Amino acid sequence: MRDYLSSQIIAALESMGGAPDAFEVDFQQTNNPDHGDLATNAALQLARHFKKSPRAIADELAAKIDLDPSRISAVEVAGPGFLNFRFAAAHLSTALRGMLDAGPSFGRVDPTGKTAIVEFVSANPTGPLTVGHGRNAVLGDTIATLLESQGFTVTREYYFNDAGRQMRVLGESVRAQYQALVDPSHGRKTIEAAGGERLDVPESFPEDGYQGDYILEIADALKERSGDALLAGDDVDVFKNAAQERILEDIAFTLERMGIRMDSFFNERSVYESNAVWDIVEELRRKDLAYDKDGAVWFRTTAFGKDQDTVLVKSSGEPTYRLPDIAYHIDKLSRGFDRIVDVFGADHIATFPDVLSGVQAMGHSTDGIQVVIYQFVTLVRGGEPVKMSTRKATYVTLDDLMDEVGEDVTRFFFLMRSPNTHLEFDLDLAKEASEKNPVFYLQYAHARIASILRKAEEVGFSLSDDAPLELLVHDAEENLIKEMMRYPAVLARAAESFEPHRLANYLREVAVAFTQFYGNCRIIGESPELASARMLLARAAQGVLAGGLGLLGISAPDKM
RNA sequence: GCCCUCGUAGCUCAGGGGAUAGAGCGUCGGUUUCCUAAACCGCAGGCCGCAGGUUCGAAUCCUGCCGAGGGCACCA
Repeated sequence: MRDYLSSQIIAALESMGGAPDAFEVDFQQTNNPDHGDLATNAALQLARHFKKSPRAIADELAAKIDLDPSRISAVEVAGPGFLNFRFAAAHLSTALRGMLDAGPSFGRVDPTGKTAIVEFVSANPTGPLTVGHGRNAVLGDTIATLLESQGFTVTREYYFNDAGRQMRVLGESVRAQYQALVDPSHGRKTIEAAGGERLDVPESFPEDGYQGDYILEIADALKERSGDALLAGDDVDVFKNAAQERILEDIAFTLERMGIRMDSFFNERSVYESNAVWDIVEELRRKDLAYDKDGAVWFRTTAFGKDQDTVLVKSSGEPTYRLPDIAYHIDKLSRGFDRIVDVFGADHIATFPDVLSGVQAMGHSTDGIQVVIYQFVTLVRGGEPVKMSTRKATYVTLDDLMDEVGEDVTRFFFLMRSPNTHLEFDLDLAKEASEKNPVFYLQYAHARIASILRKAEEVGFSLSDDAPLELLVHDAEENLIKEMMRYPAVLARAAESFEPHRLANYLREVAVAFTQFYGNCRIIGESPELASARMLLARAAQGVLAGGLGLLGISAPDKM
């Protein structure tokens, strides 16, 4: 429709002497029904060019423009010089027919052959996923789904590191618990935990060890499997590997529960095994972008606008996270994706530019790499924020959260806010909300439609594809159709800006429009023609709700 | 001190440079002989943090300030 109007306006402008070369007609959705369905500010923008008042230009345009009355029923000049267009009834029924014909693919783009990789979660396997990881996981998964809706083939990838200091401490934590389990003579000590609390732990437990119960469970499993045979060696790896394996399994299980399945797990180790990291250091040295100082290798980030250089390789010989990260991104580039999306928490905000600089320094364009940063989640219970830390025993796991409020609510709450605002997750509200919660509101609207269609068929009305859609002229019917007509654009915008909340908010508006239709227009009791037309309208709304909820990973029940 | 995000109704938040700034929750009042009341309708509630600037037009873009959160390690 916009393309059509745009071409007609350009044609009218030609007869008025022509618009500037770069001129494009800009349309906006109106938010007041008095302003029609679509408005353009073209006359306002062209006032200077034509040296006339915006209203005069608008009047002239309105007079000269040639419009198909089956698509546009009226053009009005309003306000300072807006042109308001009103959709013809026939245009609405044509659009509704199109939605019904498209079925579940309405709003979606056919496969384009383009590919994307979305990297998300990427939590190191040191413990169960927490609420913070949850926002990452749901956001990343939904961004991937949205890209799929726009015709991309998407790879969901989890990047993890099992080599660093964290993992060593994890292994030592497990070993200490294991030693205490198999050897009763092993001593105890107390260490200070979060909030000054004192904790009783085995004597060999590391100062900054992991204190969760899962460490004990892993140690216990090792005892079951190997008895005290592991006491002899002094290798932590056996403990570390057991912990990692178990924790990754648990993580995959938690993700699965949220409807998330990763396509691949990329182990940081592989960029060491391929020697890629050391090649990068050499290359950067050659380009004078890396140098030695204080026994460490430094990356000249000042050449990329930073106020300090940063360390690539510690004096211990161990690289910092930056080096493998650079190698990993170069690896992703080499795999030929059209788009590369990284989903990071706000704590990475200062660090990913270094990684991108590194990729550029190696001679690659980073234009295809897009980084989505989301702000932190605060869990609120009883009006008080809940403190969280993976290492201390104070975190709330994602599984706990789902146990408490359910999978659908968990997903929706993570998705209903813009990624770049802090998310306050009110547990009391999410739970007690079985009445007021937007998730239930949407699901309820869907269930209600299913119920109406069931009931209508029971009493003898039938869904007929050739129902006379032109009978749908009630305001509530037209509003619902117009609302649904926006769906493809909303979806495209949500996908391109990586902002699933746009879809979540939009679905609510569809549900509101449907509910108004429901309140004003009945099916049972009307003439068979009108009833079947309304059934088709309801069916279309059901399709948009089910499709949208599906993209968000939320169920659309037929009964509640 | 520097960097990033945010500041909109009592609370949580939407708002792609446009016309009279919206929703949910909360408050108050109303609606069920009628396809799902987990619903609907209505009232009240706003210097869009402050001050400048750009523009025909700014909650939206720019600058500065104030406030909140996060980040500024040879941790990741």
